[in-house]
Amino acid sequence: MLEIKFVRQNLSIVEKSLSDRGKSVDLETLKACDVRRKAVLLEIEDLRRERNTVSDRISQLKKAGEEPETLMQNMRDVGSKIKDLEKILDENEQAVIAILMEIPNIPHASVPIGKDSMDNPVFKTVGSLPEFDFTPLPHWTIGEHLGIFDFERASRITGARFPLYFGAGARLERSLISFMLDTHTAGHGYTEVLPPFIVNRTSMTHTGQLPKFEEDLFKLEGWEYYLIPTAEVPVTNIHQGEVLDEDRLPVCYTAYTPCFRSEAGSYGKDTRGLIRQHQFNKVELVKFSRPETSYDELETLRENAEEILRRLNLPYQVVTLCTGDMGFSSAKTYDIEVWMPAQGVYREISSCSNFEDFQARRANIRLKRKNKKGTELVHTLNGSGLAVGRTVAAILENYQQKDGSVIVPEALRPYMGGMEAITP
RNA sequence: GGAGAGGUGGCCGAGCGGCUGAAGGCACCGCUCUCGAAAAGCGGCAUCCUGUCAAAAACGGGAUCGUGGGUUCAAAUCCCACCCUCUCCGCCA
Repeated sequence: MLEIKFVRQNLSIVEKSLSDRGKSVDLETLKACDVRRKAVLLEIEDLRRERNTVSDRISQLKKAGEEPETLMQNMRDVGSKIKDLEKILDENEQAVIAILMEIPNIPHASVPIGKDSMDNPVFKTVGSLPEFDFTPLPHWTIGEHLGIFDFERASRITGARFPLYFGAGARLERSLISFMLDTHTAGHGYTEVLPPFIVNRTSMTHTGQLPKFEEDLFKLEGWEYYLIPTAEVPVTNIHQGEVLDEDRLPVCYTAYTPCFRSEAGSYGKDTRGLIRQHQFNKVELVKFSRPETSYDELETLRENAEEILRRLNLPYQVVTLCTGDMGFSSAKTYDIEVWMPAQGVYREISSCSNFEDFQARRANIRLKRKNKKGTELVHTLNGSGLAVGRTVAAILENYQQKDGSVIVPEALRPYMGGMEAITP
């Protein structure tokens, strides 16, 4: 959420941000309600001041043994007037907040302006593409040949877009989770956390999934609880309402969680394979940073995520999301895209964002400077490190052999009990 | 599910209708003392909104003691509902 003061004073910046993102919000209503709110507030404060001073006088008179009935009657009237005005104030305030909640974050100056993913510039390309002397198969075909996953049975258990792994496939998924967590904890200094997979409405609002994107979430019937679409939600909310010491920052967490997404509006997209599932595993990186270093932290966070692909020897590219393609809460986002030989495209496997103080304002996460009065909002960042199902897909496709087997990347072999290849 | 206790500033903790935006302590900042540091002494130290103002400072006003309602001229303090934490009992992986 942006600060109302900022919006008021920088309306043109907000308007530009919205148009760069290709979004629109009713700023006229926002302005009108804000002005009305202010006017009513002044009126209320006047009345409250009167009540406070007169109440003091009543108290003194009573001590002197008097019963100031007229004054008390007057204050009764003032009280009910205040109550009426407070109702109007509240209505306008709610309207302001509701619209404010719909305004996405302001993109950082370095974010390219563009309409959609076609306009995302490539930031870097890493690794060389594998060459095959046969036509590389898509990962779902490879996986079915190997007998390591079974989408048909999964759909009978639940429905479309759910994973079911067997044997070396299940092991591969689990190995990747451990490998990623170990790399980020031992290698990159993150603290491992295992958070709840179900969160309340407040937490979802803090990180920006709500109120705008309710239809993307799975909600528990009869509860104001939601299945998490990413570990970002529970992990960022670890410190909601807290004041962090300056020298504790940056606080860096990594968490494995399953993620649940309704994928509303993506019917017909990626219908086969592991790319788009209602449930998938992900290892997430989350940082709480000082404002002045958050963009450096974004670069290292992105490097930390890339490191997984480098150690697995998977070719990838990094793109900078343009204004039109960026998420609601983000000020700047890099997508890391892994090479998928069968489709001949790079597919998103990680998204690394700096939210600046957008989430911190909603979640009220602050920092206290050593020699300074008061507190200020921290910056929050996160990125996948990485999406596990998509990593499995990438390994299957990039490491596939002519005979249908798949080589296990060397970095993973210790986690796979020394297994060098997955064979049918 | 049943029975209790509790949620107060960066932290601990007192207060339980008006003199309390909140005692005391810790932490933090400034000064004194010291060659310096420690200790000690003195002083300062919540947040947000808002008015005068070009702005800052300063000063004035308002709000905030888990959240939301209510009682009252007046609520951290009384009443109701909800949320959360803790203890005990029951049930259970």
